[in-house]
Amino acid sequence: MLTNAPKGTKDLLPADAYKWQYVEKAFADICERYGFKEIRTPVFEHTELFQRGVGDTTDIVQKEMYTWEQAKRSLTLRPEGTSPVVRAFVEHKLYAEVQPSKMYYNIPCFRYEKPQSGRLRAFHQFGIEIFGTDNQMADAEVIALGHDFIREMGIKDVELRINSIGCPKCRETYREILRDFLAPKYDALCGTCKDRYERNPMRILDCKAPEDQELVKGAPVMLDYICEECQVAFDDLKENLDAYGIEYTVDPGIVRGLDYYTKTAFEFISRNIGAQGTVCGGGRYDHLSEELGGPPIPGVGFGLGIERLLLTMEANGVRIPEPQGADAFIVVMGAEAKKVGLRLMRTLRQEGLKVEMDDMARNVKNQFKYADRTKAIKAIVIGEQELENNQVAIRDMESGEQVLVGMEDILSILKEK
RNA sequence: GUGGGUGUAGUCAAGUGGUUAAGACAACGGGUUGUGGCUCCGUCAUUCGUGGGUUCGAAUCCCAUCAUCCACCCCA
Repeated sequence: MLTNAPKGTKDLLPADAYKWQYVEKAFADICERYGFKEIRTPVFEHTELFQRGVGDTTDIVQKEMYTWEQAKRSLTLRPEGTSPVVRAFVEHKLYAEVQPSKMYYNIPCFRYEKPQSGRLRAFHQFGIEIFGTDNQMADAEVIALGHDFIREMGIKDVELRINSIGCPKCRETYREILRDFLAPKYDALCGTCKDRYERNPMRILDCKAPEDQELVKGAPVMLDYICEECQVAFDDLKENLDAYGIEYTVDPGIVRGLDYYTKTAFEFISRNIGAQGTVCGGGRYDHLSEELGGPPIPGVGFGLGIERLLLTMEANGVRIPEPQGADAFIVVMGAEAKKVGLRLMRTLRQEGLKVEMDDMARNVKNQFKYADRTKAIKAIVIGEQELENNQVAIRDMESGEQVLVGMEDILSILKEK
């Protein structure tokens, strides 16, 4: 028990950390190129933020939050990234600055779910948000950034699906139309879909049970019932994506599970990482700020699962460059050589080189063995003979060539390559 | 919350009731304290996730429990 991480959590071990560093750097990089700036918010928030923001009826709020009481306040580990960013935006009145605001983040999130492939209780997301404009330029830019990032990570099998889930007005109208259509078939629906009928009938369209897929044929489609304004916006979005040259398919089955979404909804889906194939998902949320008691601030953004991203990269055979070994490994023989070695190592490290020495008092053979296993590029050998002449031997670990050089020339030789 | 699979060393594993639990890789040490990658030798599970039961005898059969993986639901 003591030596077991809690269910649904994963340690990132030294052998894999470079992969995360790689995608984290690449993500920060592309965000900066697209004009986004980083924002960091706390890991926990007032529980009410998510109840209001994500929505009281959602699965996330009803059964998946890590919530506790402290000093008479109810606090919750963030289950998603958008509401906290909106909260910070309103709290610090960032709407008073130049608009739009374009922000990105790299955060851990927490949901109490049953773990499976691509789903953890403590997981990590990249996210971006654009606040302050309801123009579909913003939606297209968000999608373009997600698309280009996924491509830059070497992923080829991910497909973009877009949809419009309308605004609160047209969505309610549509739900009624859909319920009317399904009412006569209600008894034949599967158990989960009977629940969905009241709570979120749009999900029934996406049910995997073959009987239900049959029942749902010919059902009215949301897209046919969105209002004029939403239709214009959706056409606008498609036009912008076409202009970017980004391919997509319109999928009326894309239904986001958080209440705050309006109009644009999209997902980037992989078929090769198991059932949880959504690598990146997002959309527009024009009423979230107001819902939280702030001024009306339109917004659009996405969340991108880092664990799922890495799974997809692996499935695509992407090779992330492995970190190199030390520029130089200092092999020492004898007490005096050790002292000289330590001093040399410190100097070289201060010069910005990656230098290591044996910490286990190994013999020469095993020092070399260690240098070899850790992929050191050069070995610097210091023994009695070298010390007498104020020299060291520098050995190229790949070719095995070894040359004697004076102490004062070490730095320039190492920096040559 | 529901359903299914799996648990033998750091990793991959053989072993399906009979006394000392194969093997490979890794790790560590050594082959006369001055040289790695190859090679040779050595070390590395009183114990088979844990607890109970059946039996003369259990890693092997039964029960429980825990962990893990996968799927549903839902989402990143």
